[in-house]
Amino acid sequence: MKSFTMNDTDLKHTISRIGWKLEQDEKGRLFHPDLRAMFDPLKVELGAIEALSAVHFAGRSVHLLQERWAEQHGLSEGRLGVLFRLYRCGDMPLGDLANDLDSTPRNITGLVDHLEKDGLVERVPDATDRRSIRARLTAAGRQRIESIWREGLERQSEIVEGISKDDLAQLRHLCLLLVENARKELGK
Amino acid sequence: MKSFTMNDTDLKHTISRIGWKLEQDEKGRLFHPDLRAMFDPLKVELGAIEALSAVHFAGRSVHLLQERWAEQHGLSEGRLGVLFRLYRCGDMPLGDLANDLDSTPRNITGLVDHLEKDGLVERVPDATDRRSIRARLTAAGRQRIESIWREGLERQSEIVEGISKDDLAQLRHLCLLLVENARKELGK
DNA sequence: CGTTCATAGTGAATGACTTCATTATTACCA
DNA sequence: TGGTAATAATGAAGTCATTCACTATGAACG
Repeated sequence: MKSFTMNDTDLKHTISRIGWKLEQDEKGRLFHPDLRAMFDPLKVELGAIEALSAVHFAGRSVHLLQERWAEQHGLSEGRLGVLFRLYRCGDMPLGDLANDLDSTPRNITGLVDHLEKDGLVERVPDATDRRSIRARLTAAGRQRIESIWREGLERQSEIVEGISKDDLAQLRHLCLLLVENARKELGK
Repeated sequence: MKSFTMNDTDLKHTISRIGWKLEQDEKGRLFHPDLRAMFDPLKVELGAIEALSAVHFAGRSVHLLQERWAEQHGLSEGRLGVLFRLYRCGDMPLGDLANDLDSTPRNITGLVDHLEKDGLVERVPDATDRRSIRARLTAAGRQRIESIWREGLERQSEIVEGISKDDLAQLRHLCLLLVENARKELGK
């Protein structure tokens, strides 16, 4: 598990390893000591790095949890998203799904393929645009999503346990700021 | 682009569509009107949903940006992570990399495979444990990472433009709280 | 010692997602 | 009206990462 070969400066083996312990700074805020130690000697502004790293891991954690939970109900995170969207918004063209779910059309095609194979969604032609194909919940699909979505939301509440309502709003705000900035960067 | 078929209640077509506009609430905090509209009629606590959704998209955006930038230098986000880790911490066993980067051993094997094929990393036997294989930067690998990491950090500063130092720390803290909660949930 | 169990790395199979190219339909416009 | 451009969906191919099974080595303990 450990590597103490310290092939380089004495700094390095103080960095390497340790599981994933978090600590609190002087204001009681969590931070990642290893990350800080790794960047400290570089004499760079740590604020952005630490925040983005935390966002990265938080996103990954939430994703993993969602994926794992969806899997227990024979779905994936993406397919669950499609199912819920159709449940809430009614049937719609695949392209709209791509847009709403911030995904690519090709990806939606794959998700709908899978859902269709499982009998949860069906493709129906669009009356007004013969290029479009609308995805529609089947009875089975509706039944599936209705039977699980509440539990899904409960699951989400557990993840944010111990975070005040106001902090959640602030977290939301800051994350959306990042999204906006990133979108500018990505040119879109 | 739009779907106005309103096959169901009058609610639904007010929900469906729109690109990805964000608005500000009464306190100037960004939120996602579509998401709110979609969940509002369900009479559920929105705080967790909105925050986690924002975290999800923020993580995705940061990931995409990082991936795109790495690609410009012949790398992927994962390979870049390995390269930088080796640069900062010196050569180490693949298992340690997996641990530090919060990835799976199998994934690290793949990343190192790729990096080795590109001549940026080499595998060397571990003197003290013949099961282990250490990954080590080659001269080319060191040169590659040294030539780009500063630009990578600049890139990160741009993404957090307009967010105060204190807010970044708060963002970090809240995200790490989520990570901790998720880890509990994931049992690890 | 030798039996047993844990650990390190990897092969095989799988799934989600991307990009690029292609087909069919619609919109534009001169 | 006829021709060009944009749009909707999908096929093909590739990347990244995950799980499960397997091999080889090391550690623990009788």
